[in-house]
Amino acid sequence: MTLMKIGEVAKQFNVKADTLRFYEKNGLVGASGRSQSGYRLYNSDDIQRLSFIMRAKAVGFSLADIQDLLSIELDKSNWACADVKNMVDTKLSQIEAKLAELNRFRSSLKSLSDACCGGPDSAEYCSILEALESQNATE
Amino acid sequence: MTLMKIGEVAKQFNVKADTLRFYEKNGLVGASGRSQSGYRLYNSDDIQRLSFIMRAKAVGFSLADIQDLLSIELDKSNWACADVKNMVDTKLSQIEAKLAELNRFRSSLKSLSDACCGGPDSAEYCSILEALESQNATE
DNA sequence: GTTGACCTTTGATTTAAGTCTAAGGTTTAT
DNA sequence: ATAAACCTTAGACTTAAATCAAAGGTCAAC
Repeated sequence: MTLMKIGEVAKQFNVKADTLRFYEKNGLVGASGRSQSGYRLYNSDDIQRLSFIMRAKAVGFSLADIQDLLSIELDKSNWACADVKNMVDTKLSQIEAKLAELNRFRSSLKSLSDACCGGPDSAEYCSILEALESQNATE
Repeated sequence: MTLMKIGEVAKQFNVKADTLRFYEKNGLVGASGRSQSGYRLYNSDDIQRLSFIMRAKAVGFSLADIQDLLSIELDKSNWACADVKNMVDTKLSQIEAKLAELNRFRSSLKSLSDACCGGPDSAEYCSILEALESQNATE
């Protein structure tokens, strides 16, 4: 089991050590151990948990949402399976909606990029709003 | 051309009138007209612009990002097509990344939901992190 | 054995994105 | 012609999510 100090973890996830302490204070993830001198020591479970948090955050969940999801883990015996399924399905449908919107947006930008010559001419014909307009028309 | 007052627009987009004034103050979108008594009047171009903003926001862009995108529109002639294409492609790749992450996340949650009985058993096997662990293994 | 890069805590500050309050003018319905 | 439901501005407040600052302890290197 490799133990990491806060600075190493911070570097690995590209965040500030402050942010990790903030997450700990807010019950998202902490170091499960300390050195004799009081330094936080993160083990691989902690890292996995943090990794989940970063992924969820990247996908647009708030820290509160993430806490909900993680509470399933911390609190297994207090959750009936049906509750878990329900909550996960709720988050899942949020994701599906987001996915759909993201795809729509992607194709808008894509058509804009395609319409855009990419040359040195002025961007007279590179209108974002026009690109969206044509998209709305086929909706 | 139908002109709308701020309250109608707010209702249509499910935001507060305050939010629209805030967007105006920050140069994202304003009403292009005013009534004699000084009420904001939004025309269909304004609405289209606002619609773009809401979609971009839903997809996770910050207001600053959105301003970048819209600045192309306001300032067309000062942009070279190549610049526009560059910036749009940058945003596009951000979206692609998000899309990929979202898909990964979706399938994690989906496998969790599927594994989850939905019955009265305790959530012993409904741990997000366990589900992700098994997913990571096959990654 | 001291310098510099770490780590600790507590508490204040920042930033983004709203949201609300106060003090008033306008429009609509009765 | 007046109450209710709008609208205006300027400016204060809130919330989430960090980020920073101060004052100090620890550790590796030279």
